[in-house]
Amino acid sequence: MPPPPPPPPVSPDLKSEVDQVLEAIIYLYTESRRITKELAKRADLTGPQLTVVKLLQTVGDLSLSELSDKIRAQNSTVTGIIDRMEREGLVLRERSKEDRRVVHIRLTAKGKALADGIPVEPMEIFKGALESLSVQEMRDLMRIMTKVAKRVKQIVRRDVGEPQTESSNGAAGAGKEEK
Amino acid sequence: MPPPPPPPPVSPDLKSEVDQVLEAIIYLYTESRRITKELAKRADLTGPQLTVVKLLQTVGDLSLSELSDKIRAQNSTVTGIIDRMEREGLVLRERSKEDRRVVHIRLTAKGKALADGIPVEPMEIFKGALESLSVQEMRDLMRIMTKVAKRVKQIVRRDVGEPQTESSNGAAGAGKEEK
DNA sequence: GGTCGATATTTCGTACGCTAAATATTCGCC
DNA sequence: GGCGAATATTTAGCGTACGAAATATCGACC
Repeated sequence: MPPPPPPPPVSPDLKSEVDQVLEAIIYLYTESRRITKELAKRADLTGPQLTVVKLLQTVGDLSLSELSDKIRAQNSTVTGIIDRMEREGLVLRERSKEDRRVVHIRLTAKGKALADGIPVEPMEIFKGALESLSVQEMRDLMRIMTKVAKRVKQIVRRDVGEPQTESSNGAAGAGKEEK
Repeated sequence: MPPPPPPPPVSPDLKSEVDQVLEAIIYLYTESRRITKELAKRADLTGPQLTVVKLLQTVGDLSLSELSDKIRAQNSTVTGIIDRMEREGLVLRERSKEDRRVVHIRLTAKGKALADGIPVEPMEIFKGALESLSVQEMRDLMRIMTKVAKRVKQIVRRDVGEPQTESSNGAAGAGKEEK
């Protein structure tokens, strides 16, 4: 993760339920990274590379932009990932015929073989875990998570807000945004 | 988050509840990064630097190892963060008198002033959101998250396991959670 | 009092991840 | 039929993030 904002430390016996929940969330997050890495390492890949390989295997060729949408990263980030994968002979770039701005990313035979050797997408582990919940629990979890997400949005709107680049407040920006 | 393992894409109308829950979790995660960054930018800091500044303000001086424990990062990562913060005059390193291997990290006056100018720790936003839940919801959430975490551990132990570099794990505990 | 294993920190090399700017191509529109 | 806005990708620069090796110090033990 990019700079993942770590939680503040709390001494074990003062931990409120809130902290315990946060801890569980953080555990799941760090564990997901660990698992992805572990699986990737066996194929001599990095986490993002494994994700790309499995993605291309599943849905076929993609343009670089489509790829970055899918894996929720910036184009410039994906450019680097594809650079390294191309260097390793796992994928190749192909300029689109219809639109010459577009580059299609395709798995090579080597990349395909490698993808076949990887049994699971790491995310599947979490899906599996979630699927072990009862219908009721799943419903509760969804409702609660939705509520939390909505509440976060509210707080953000109130306490953090947007950088206010628009001059919606009458006076011309008031020189808020520096830089 | 570091290479955060991105979720596989799912077409909107085929989304199962599992996917929706995953999506909510991912929303909260990415939002937390965005907020941290936004707050940090206003103080001309990066996310991790903001975390360090607020942490030192709250608990006082820390050794580098203590610091990396708290923010859940490797020592080598924190060394870099402190390097840059020291360069900016926000913190200073001080060799311990008792144990000359240890380095204490301390906020400078400039660092302190900066910390005072930052109203909230980003994590507080999430705590605030969680605190808006009812007692019953909080209890449900905790129970469910704990169950999910436990289930993940099970699946990992079964399907991923350790790299198995040792000859026979047999009774040797197989390296459970060292923590 | 010297050696050995453990601990604290740094260094090194690689890979993300982001923003901003550069480059190339397409498209709309007069 | 050419100009300018929009789109797709890359480049450049910086800041994490991690693992492994190097360095320095401590502690125990002979």
